[in-house]
Amino acid sequence: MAARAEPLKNPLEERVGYHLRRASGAMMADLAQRLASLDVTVAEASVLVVIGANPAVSQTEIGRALAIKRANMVPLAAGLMRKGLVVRKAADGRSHTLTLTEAGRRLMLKAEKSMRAHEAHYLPLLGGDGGLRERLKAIWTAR
Amino acid sequence: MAARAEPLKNPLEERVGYHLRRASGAMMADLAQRLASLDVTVAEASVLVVIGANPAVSQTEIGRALAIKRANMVPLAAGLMRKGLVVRKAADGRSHTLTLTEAGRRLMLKAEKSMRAHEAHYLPLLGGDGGLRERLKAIWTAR
DNA sequence: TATTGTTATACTCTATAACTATA
DNA sequence: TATAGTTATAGAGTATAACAATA
Repeated sequence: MAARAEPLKNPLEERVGYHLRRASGAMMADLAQRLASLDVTVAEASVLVVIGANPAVSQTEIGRALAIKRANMVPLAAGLMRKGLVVRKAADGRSHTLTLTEAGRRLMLKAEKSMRAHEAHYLPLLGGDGGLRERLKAIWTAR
Repeated sequence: MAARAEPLKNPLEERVGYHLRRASGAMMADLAQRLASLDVTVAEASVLVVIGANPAVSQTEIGRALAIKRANMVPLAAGLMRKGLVVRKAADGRSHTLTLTEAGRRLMLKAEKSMRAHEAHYLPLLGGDGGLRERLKAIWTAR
């Protein structure tokens, strides 16, 4: 079948929420790629940053701050410990505190650097007055 | 263990991309809930809207417009046909065209109505000049 | 050779329910 | 009773590789 002569009409492009989602997806993919060179996911780097700013924080508190369910924090925290980036100590009988190791602190600082570079790349596309929809679209259509 | 006296520090709140992601997630959850009463997912409703605006469009073309991989369009299109919302006709030996049934058109119109109501709810939070980070945060902190 | 649709598969993220041990 | 951590599980969404039929 011949290719359609005209580009498809996409009524969703009228919706700001659609562009918000596409822009968020494009930015997440870019950030994930930057962090992959540090061998951490976006979720892992986010947790490292929160622990770094709040030493001896509990898993549940991290989850509350980042909207990650307690159940989903378990393999995340386990992975960070397995990688030697985080140590866990008993706070009382039922709760544990997480703190960065020296390797974890170094990696967290590198991750923050990646995040700053990532943001510096996208901030100009988000800035300025008005035209939010167009600016969000520019993010997910940029190659 | 006693609750932390002060709220956690979250350095990610300095990042616009973080708020973009949280805002996108909050809006997607809201839209999904609105569409659930029509028994369609956000992806299904999106496909219905694109088919409605482009009768006799192929799966591959829809996928290109919505950034959905061909392989992932298969169960999506199958589900819409199973629900009687879409019919498929052979265009040539290898490509098929999708068109809304009458039920599909009715549901698509209801979905668009839900999307407009959804957007009307969030647009005021996104509007105005400057303070984008704060506006995005307002979206994901609103209950 | 390239494209369409398909199957199979896998990984991530997210979600709930239920259990334990502790407060 | 409520909370912290855990286990198991399930559903989305997304990704790749490979194949058959067809252009």
